[in-house]
Amino acid sequence: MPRAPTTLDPFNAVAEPKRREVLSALARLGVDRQNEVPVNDLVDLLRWPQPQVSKHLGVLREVGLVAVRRRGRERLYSINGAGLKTIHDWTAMFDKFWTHQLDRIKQHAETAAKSSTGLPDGGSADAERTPGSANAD
Amino acid sequence: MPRAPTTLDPFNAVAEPKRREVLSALARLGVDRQNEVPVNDLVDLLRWPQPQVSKHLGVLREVGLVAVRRRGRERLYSINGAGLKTIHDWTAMFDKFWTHQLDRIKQHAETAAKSSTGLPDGGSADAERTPGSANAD
DNA sequence: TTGACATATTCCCATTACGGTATATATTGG
DNA sequence: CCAATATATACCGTAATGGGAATATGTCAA
Repeated sequence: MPRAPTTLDPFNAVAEPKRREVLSALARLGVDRQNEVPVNDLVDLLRWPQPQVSKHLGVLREVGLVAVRRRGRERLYSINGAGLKTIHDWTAMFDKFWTHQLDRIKQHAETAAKSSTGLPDGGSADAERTPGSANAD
Repeated sequence: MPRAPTTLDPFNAVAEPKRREVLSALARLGVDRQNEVPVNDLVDLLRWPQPQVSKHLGVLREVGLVAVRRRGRERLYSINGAGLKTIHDWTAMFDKFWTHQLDRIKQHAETAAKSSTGLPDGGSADAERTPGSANAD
């Protein structure tokens, strides 16, 4: 089994940079149009071949990240927040790892009352440098 | 060009379900160990072949989602929140799409469509169902 | 109906990812 | 040095990906 099919969950769908662009474009154009954007407007903004836009929209649709509606001969796409919230929530499980990543050195405090959080807190003691290239778009 | 190399950004790294499991396991085991977990402990918990665990850790390391430190012959891995925060922040850009109901948006659009450009609507603007099965792990 | 318009789908291809197995590298101990 | 432990890396095969081009489907207009 190679890779997990990207059309399976929002994580995979959003892993593709272009697909993130589509979502951003959708959000941007949607402001002036009740959040519903026809494909051609996306094509115009992104300047990609139309089939490519359609295909990415198809993936986003399959995982439920966007919704579609017909209006005449065009399809109006809109962002469906639920799937993105899934990702947002999942990453939130680790928020302790960035809220105080570097301060925890002196944080030896006896805040021992925490016990049912399920997730640890703090950072790594003297970790050595890791490549660490974190980029989003 | 197939997909963007998964070792490029946190989004791709986290797109793989197993890798999400690794991070969760890392978070869980880290509680009792200063957030630093040797590979073998992960292997024991996940019950995967060791090379698989190492490879996934390698990817996570390359994108900066985890940090490593040597202690004797073992390597202690710990979560690096920065990359996860990147994802968290990106999804947050869309929070308005889940904080207030999207059904409301559709309603609004429907109303507006009736008198958009004077085009006779004919009432054929029906929304098409989107699969919307979005789940993560 | 015919044609223009809007969008989706199909086919092909180069590339990449993942899993499995075997092996390499590093570290500690005798 | 040799063996054992801990982990990483290399190699292979399969499956799935995204892009491009061509085409299909659906809808409106005359």
